[in-house]
Amino acid sequence: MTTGVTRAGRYNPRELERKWQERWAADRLYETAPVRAQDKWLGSVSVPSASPFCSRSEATGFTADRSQNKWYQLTMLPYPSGDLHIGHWYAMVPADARARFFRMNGRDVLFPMGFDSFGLPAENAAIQRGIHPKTWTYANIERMRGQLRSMGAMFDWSREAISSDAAYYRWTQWFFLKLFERGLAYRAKGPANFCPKCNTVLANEQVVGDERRCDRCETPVEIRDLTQWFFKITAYAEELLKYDGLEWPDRVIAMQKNWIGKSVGVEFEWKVKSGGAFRVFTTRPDTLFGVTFAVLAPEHPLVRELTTADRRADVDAYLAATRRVSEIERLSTKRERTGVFTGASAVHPFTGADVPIYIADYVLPSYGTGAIMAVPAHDERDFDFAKRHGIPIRVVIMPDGGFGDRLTEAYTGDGAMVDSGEFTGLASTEGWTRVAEAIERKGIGARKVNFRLRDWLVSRQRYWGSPIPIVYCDRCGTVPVPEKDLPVRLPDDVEFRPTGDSPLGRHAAFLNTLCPKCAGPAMRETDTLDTFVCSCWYFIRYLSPANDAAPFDAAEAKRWLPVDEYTGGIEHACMHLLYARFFWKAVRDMGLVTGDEPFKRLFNQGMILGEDGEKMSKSRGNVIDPDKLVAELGADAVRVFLMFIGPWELGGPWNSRGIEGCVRFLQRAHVVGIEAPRGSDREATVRELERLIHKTTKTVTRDVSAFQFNTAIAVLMEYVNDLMKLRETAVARNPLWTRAREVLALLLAPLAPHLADEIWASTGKATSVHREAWPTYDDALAKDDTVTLVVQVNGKVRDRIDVPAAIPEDDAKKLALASERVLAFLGQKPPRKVIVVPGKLVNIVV
RNA sequence: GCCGGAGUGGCGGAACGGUAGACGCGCUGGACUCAAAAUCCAGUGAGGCUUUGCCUUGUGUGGGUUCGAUUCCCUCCUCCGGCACCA
Repeated sequence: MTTGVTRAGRYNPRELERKWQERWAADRLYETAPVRAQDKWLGSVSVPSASPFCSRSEATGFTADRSQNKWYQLTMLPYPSGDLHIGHWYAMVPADARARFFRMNGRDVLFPMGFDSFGLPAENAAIQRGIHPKTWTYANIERMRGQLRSMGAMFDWSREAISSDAAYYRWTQWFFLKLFERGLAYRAKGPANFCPKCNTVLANEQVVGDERRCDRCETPVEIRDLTQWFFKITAYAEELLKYDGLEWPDRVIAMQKNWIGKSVGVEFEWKVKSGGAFRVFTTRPDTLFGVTFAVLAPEHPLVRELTTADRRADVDAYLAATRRVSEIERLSTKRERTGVFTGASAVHPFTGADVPIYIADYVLPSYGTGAIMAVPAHDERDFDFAKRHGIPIRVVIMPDGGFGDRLTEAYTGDGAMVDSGEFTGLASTEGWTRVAEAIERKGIGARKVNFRLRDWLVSRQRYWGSPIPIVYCDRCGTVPVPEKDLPVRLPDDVEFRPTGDSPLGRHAAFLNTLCPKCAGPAMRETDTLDTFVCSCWYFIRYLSPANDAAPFDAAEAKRWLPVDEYTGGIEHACMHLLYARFFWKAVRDMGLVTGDEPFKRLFNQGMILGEDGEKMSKSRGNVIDPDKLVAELGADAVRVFLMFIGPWELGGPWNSRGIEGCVRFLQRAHVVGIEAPRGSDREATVRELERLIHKTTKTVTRDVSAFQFNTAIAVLMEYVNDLMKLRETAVARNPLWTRAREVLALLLAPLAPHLADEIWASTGKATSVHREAWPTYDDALAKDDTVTLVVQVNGKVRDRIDVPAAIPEDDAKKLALASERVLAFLGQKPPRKVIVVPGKLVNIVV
């Protein structure tokens, strides 16, 4: 037996990995050539030598025209926080494995990397350390580039894009102007979410949880009335609900649908008896005859006018009380439903009945029309309110079985319409449409779709972001900066301490400018753009990051877009992914890109946790430092362990013991892949080795295709363990042994790329394994010659018999019935039924 | 409340409706060593027995479908995520 000392000595990942990374860089192995140079590049791709195990024609598309076979693999770009976290590794390494796998399977793969480098942390860190955000950011980028390289990933660095470069944000601004031209970027005043700690407004999507906290710093946000810039994402609300042809996880689609919150209903007018009218929105027009009161939000503009003199005191008191209730409290579903009568009544549009009008804070001014028709019998909230205020409850929908004695809670389901005038007797589902039509005929309203989604608030009162290319002129108003004057550069010499006012407003040279229209004195917009605007199009910029004539090269876009596979964290489901889809559709409507969606397939990896099962954080002291691990154990070991730990979508806790198992695996792979076999005459057959090669290839192919890296590695571990044993036999002197090593290198290539190239080279190859085709397999050769036939009696395993794999059903049955152990269980009872699963199992039923 | 997802050994996790627990960690015993580390070999769900072996039981709960269920269907429980006075 080889001793571990010599073995560990021979697998030296530090040296081995450095050697291969240097060679890959020198050979520019992973650069995807620009479209125009494509032909030349294709000529340099080597085609594997013919072998019975991997013939040219079998390699999927490898010899075909690669240009027709593009694959855009994208992983969400990092924010340059300063240190590459193990979480970055967890996100990027399997994405790299996929990119490599597709490349070996004949695809022309683009796998770029860049930095989402605008944003608050740069300012906050800079404030803490007294360094300029720019200096801090670019130093971090430099450092993280090095760390990313240590991963051994096939990133194409020639395509790198950095969102805080003027060469990049110039085009972010350009897109802003295009959106502005089309009315999709606009400025408006209204209640906005303001984070007092970040000193800026936030988009709705960046406010999380019941407590309405800032997504970044978890401070509860305030509502402030402010004038801000918005992108009109709601113009695409309907289209954003379509996911045709997308391979996206159900949960992301569900989350986005939830967020967009479409509801179909009817909006129509109610006349007030004393004069005037208000509109309500309802999703249940079928319950119209059950209306026994109406409710306006306390903020509703009609409240003052409606209130009768005798109710004024109560109403004023309620309005005052409402103002004291916080937003959070008001949105709580558990709160008591309070409200007061205004003294006014509306007229039921169908029955002419008097409908008293209340105000109550369970009606929100921001949704629908800020007023509702209340149907206590068929709405929980209205029911609760009616009970509390002694308002009559009128049942108009009757479920199949009817109710019990008394209505104890609102019935919100479907049923037959009762006491509903001309609609009585209809099924409520049909009545829905009939009532809606009747409302339309009366000319008092129409069917309407409401969305929960709000327009995207994109302006930020912070320094480190892209300036908004807008100028305010006393004479000309809001004027876009002409394209030729882009970029509007972010000045360096700014007092960027956040105060709630835009830091750029304190920079006179930036602020004061001339109106592009009338050349008169004017002022620049001093807010900057939300960084989510920058990340809306980075995957397009990657295609031609140096282009200074256009945001991207049309030929490159035609070739590479859309993204074939996008991987990243689930936290972006209703932010980045929603914004980017909107942005794409808007850019499509500008005629700049084709296709309706930017990302064909989406996969969300889980989160890597600390060893204690908690989220990694410096304060908990459970942070795993990848640099240290790479230095000690090698990048391949870290890569393999991260993929082995469990299903990628699940994430899970780190385990420092577990990685040692992966190191051992790589050491053994090094032994069987590189060291001379021992080849005693111990018994083994060449067929056994052949089967092993094909079976392993088959399983690894299947698993990597299905994102199941953990089982792919498990199978490779078995492969290596089996080879360790075969290495001691005469089979190791057979020519097939070399093929076994080649296949090991090929299957390992996407997972442990450094060791794979080392093994490949040791089999005498002059070129990189990463230019090779993925090995093929023969299903027939992958099959076992003999199988263990399981014999069950009444579904319980009673015997196992080794039989030839191709055993005929009858023979299997006979063998099973002849088994002594089975006979003992059968006793006197004759078999009632015998089920035979060919090559697997016989179940005898008595 | 609504919508997603998940519950399997001491741990991470495997299992086209067909041998539950692959692979790895840990643990136990052994080999090597003066010793240890490393490495290698063997064992390792639980309970039991007449212990070279065998039996029972076991995938959150309770039912169902089936010759056979971790897998399919229904009920409930727990956990995670999203949405929620959205009319």
